[in-house]
Amino acid sequence: MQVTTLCLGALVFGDATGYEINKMFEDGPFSHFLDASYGSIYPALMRLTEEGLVTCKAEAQERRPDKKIYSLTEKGRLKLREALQQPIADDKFRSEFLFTLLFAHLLPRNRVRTMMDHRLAALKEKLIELSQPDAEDTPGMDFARQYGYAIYSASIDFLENKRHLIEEIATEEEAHV
Amino acid sequence: MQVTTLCLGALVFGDATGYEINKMFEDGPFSHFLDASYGSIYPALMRLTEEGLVTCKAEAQERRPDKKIYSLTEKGRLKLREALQQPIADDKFRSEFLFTLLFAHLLPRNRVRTMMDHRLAALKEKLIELSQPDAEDTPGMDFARQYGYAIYSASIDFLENKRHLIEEIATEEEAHV
DNA sequence: GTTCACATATATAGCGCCGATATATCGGCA
DNA sequence: TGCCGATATATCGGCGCTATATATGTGAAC
Repeated sequence: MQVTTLCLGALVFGDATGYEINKMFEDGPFSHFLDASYGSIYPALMRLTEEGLVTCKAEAQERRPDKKIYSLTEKGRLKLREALQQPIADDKFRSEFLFTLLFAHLLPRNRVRTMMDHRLAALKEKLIELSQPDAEDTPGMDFARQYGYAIYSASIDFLENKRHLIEEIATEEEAHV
Repeated sequence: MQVTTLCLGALVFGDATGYEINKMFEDGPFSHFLDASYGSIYPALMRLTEEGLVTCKAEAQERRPDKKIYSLTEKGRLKLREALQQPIADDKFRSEFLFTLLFAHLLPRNRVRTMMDHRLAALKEKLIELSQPDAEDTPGMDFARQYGYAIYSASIDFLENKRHLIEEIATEEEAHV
């Protein structure tokens, strides 16, 4: 799914600047299951403007670059709807953590323990984030949040119960790959 | 994490051709949590060869292009070990499925139901794959497989128990975004 | 017995996108 | 005062995915 489609989707929730769209992907409600950054968002908005799928209204600001507020056009709404009817790609789960653990038998036990502690801490932090519903969330966002909560919970449970399996395999002393 | 590092890791499990490495990411034990394809693997192997991190032995084949078998060098082993000591990026979960559901309130109910059925079927298929341990798996691979199993189980449970929440929100009749 | 899809095997072109950086200003904190 | 982080736009370099080209063997379907 291209960033143009993601931007179209973001604008369904209201007019926004490129900066604001970036925030939705970075910290906002999209951040847990979508990716996009400046390097793709700004060019995407330009392409969408050219194609008439969004409009751009520059708002003058004193001593700052103009704030460019983008809005979905009717044509853009149709395009998004069309995109949403396309076959959906499989979810993707990518983990450098698991990659590293593939070599647990070649790593010092302390390294593996530290990795595990860090990972669990990070997961618990995200779990807390996802446990807080927001009154402004749409039903879809709430569903995604709960889905994330379920997955993070399962991850934490698994790692807490099974970490010993991998830690036992790590080498006691010096690492030698 | 760059594809060069992933290739180094793949070669720890034994000498291999670019084609075989690709299979590890496509169907093999890595496929559930790592990404890499021809377009990145072949260039990566060339770079690694130039840097002396792997060696390449061309094996002549009748009426076929030479099979190029790559092996890790001592320098390559050290490089991998170094890479494994670096800070590990957060796991990434990317889902076009959840993105689409953000707009459930704008989609026809049948579309949402079909999506949900497809997704559950796909998840169950993966669950079956992950339920089968392989005698050749290293402990790390087995851990990753069980981790995957736990996550897919949780996903399936969640979707089966909560799908009604999002299906109720979908529009009864025609779609209009 | 022939067709046809699939597996083996390497390689590259096009293009999309991430990460970092540049530019400029304001508010808050120390 | 000095510095950091937030606001806001935009681009560059390089990495990597998708699709394609090339060539042939294998096995299943019909």
